[in-house]
Amino acid sequence: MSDSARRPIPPATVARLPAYRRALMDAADAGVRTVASGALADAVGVHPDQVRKDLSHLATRGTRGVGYDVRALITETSAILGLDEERVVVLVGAGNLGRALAAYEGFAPQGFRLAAVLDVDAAVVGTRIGALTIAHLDTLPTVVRRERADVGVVAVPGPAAHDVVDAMVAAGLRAILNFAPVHVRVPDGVVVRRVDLSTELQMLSFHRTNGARG
Amino acid sequence: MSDSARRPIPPATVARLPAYRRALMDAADAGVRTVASGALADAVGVHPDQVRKDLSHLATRGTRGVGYDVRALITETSAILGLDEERVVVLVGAGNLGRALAAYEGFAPQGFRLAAVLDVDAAVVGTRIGALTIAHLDTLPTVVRRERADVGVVAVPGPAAHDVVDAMVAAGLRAILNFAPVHVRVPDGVVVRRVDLSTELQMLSFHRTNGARG
DNA sequence: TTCTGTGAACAGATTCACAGCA
DNA sequence: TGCTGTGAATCTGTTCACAGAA
Repeated sequence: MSDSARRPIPPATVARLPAYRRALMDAADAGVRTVASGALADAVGVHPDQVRKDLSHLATRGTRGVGYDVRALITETSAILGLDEERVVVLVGAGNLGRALAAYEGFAPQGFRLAAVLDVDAAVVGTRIGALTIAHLDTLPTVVRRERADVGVVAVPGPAAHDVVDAMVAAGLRAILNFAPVHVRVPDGVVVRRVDLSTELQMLSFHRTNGARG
Repeated sequence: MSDSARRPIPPATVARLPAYRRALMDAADAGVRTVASGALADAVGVHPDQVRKDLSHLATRGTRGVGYDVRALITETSAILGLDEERVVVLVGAGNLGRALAAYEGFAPQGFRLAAVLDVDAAVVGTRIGALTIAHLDTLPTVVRRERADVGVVAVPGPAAHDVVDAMVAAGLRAILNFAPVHVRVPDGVVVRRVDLSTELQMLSFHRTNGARG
């Protein structure tokens, strides 16, 4: 079905697709039917050239003098990002961060469903977190199979992270979002993205001392 | 004082410095005095060539056949990242995410001090969050001046984010970490980094459908 | 006339290859 | 011999410039 089976899309473009998609959905909500590269560029914070180059990797073509069809772009970007069907997320770690992530309202609107929250701490296993009951990490393989989970999210302290990632890989997860401040080694075919607050703050701190002129 | 006033360090290298620094601190904790590019590369997940190229931008030189002095590298990377003196952080938004960030244990060890948490919601202003009392967003300029704040963290819903960023810029903050899923426009000299859970999940979703071979 | 689509030029980052010191 | 330091080659991504359809 998907005619997104084209030439490979450059990673830099893929990284911008979610932002385009969000801007497009905002435009659609506002009743806009057609959008020019300049308008998209403004919304996302890049140059219009960049937008056109990025969109040239898609099947949807714009019309000269007019722009791109908003609905068509939403449909295609959603398909490319695999969001035309529901994505199932399993979260490990029910500490402060884990709880905040579990309460995050941004999952559902983008097509993600949080199916389970797991932890190893006997004190929290069995307690509820929103609509979910926290289960033990040992049940991960069962949960992944039962829910047909796609993505694992790691919100445990650094020292525990690699074991959790290994367990996720063993359970069959092939896409992992790691909030722990450690690099994890995974087999080919598994992709890990790391989000680290401390790294971000340090990069900002660098710009604070350098960057400025005085 | 700082002899880090060398040629500009490439952004890609700056982005890796926090990871090197963390690995170096781990090594120092383990009693290691000297580290080779290969060992650092393993810890951080890059090629040894990359490590040497990155470290060649620093003043610290390695010794051939041996490696780099761990303490010297920690000192210099800390100075470059501006972590040789305390960095003061102000957080706006005391919802789920804001609370999780406020409780984050990783601030202090890296030299960051959370000085204040602000919100606009009268229901939370005045309540405590850890050792801090939540203040109203209107007090931002006062707080920034009093605490000599360096970095602002935005943990409010998307629609409110741009106003908060504008207020931060007006209050004199020049480095902002934005967790809201919107692009914000800021004047020259102000740097904004965006961290968005939804974008990360969508990129993983992409790899889940593509990337794999079957 | 406006805005797309794309080849060409350019810039930045990574990887390679190897010379040279401990 | 082991590991650093760096120029050269390669690769990736961005910006420019412009031809061409609506």
